[in-house]
Amino acid sequence: MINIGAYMDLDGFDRSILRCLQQSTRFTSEQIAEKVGLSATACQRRIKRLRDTGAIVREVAILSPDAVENRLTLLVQIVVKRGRSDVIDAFKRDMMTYAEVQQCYYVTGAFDFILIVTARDIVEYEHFTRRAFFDNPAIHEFNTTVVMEQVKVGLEYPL
Amino acid sequence: MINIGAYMDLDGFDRSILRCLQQSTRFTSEQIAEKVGLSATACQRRIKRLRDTGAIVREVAILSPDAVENRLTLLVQIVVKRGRSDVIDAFKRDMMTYAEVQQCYYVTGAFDFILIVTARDIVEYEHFTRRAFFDNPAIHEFNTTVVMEQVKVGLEYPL
DNA sequence: GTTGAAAGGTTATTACG
DNA sequence: CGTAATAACCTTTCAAC
Repeated sequence: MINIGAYMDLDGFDRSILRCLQQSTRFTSEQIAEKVGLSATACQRRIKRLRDTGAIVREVAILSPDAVENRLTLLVQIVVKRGRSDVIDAFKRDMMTYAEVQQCYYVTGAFDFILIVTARDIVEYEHFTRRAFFDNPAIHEFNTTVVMEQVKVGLEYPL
Repeated sequence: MINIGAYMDLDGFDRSILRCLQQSTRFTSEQIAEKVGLSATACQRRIKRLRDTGAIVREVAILSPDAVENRLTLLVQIVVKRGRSDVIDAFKRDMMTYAEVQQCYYVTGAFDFILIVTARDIVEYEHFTRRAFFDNPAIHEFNTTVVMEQVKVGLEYPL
């Protein structure tokens, strides 16, 4: 245990279990056991270890955007002001705190950051941009793209 | 139940419960009960209903990119060939099938689709682009951005 | 070190007020 | 909705590999 963040060696059973749990955490250990070809007890032991070592970061519910009346998803490309790394770090910390920001990627290329932002409507997004971008001296320019359809949404890794 | 996709009216308790489950599905109903101010049984009843109505789409494990040795994340902007809507639909179906494609958004603006793609390394990504893009007549052009740091990753909605 | 079966303890589900 | 009984599940133990 307690080897968080480091490289972990997972065998085929571990990978099979993780493949299941990426699909759904509502499988019982017996269901998983049947799929991976191990006893339920062995599966649970392994799942516990995968949690403890940090291979499984967390287990969460994914909600329907409809249900939460959050129908707008936006993609924002950001260019920050050049020169100081502390500006970058501050921006990262800011983005962590905004509930509207689902995802924030620090990227190479023409832009510095790319955000996936969620909002109830354009007005709410407008307010967000005011708080997060216009009032932020670190931001040189930003560019919003409206998502028309979420074709695929997930955080699964191929195993 | 069975009102999937439609607008659902959630009261404050439901929203509190969803807020918990977006953070972690490992809370026991008693823990949730304490947080939201309801009995454990009432919480479970509501959770069952939230699942049945589709407010909770699914419950999944989020893995560490390190653990699965999948250290590359890429952002791909795609322009498709104009004219036929069946080309768009076919492209969407394709993207659903690729395990490398974590997310696919159909967007407005200069590009048509934006993908979040994951790969072991550049070579694996190269192979993916060959299969998914170069051999795909629907694609007019595509543009890859390398993610240097995943500052924030999630699918939570503000409640 | 690992496994699997049966014990016990915890949690979720059902029945009823 | 909440309380209490039932059922399902997870965790621990332990013998064996």
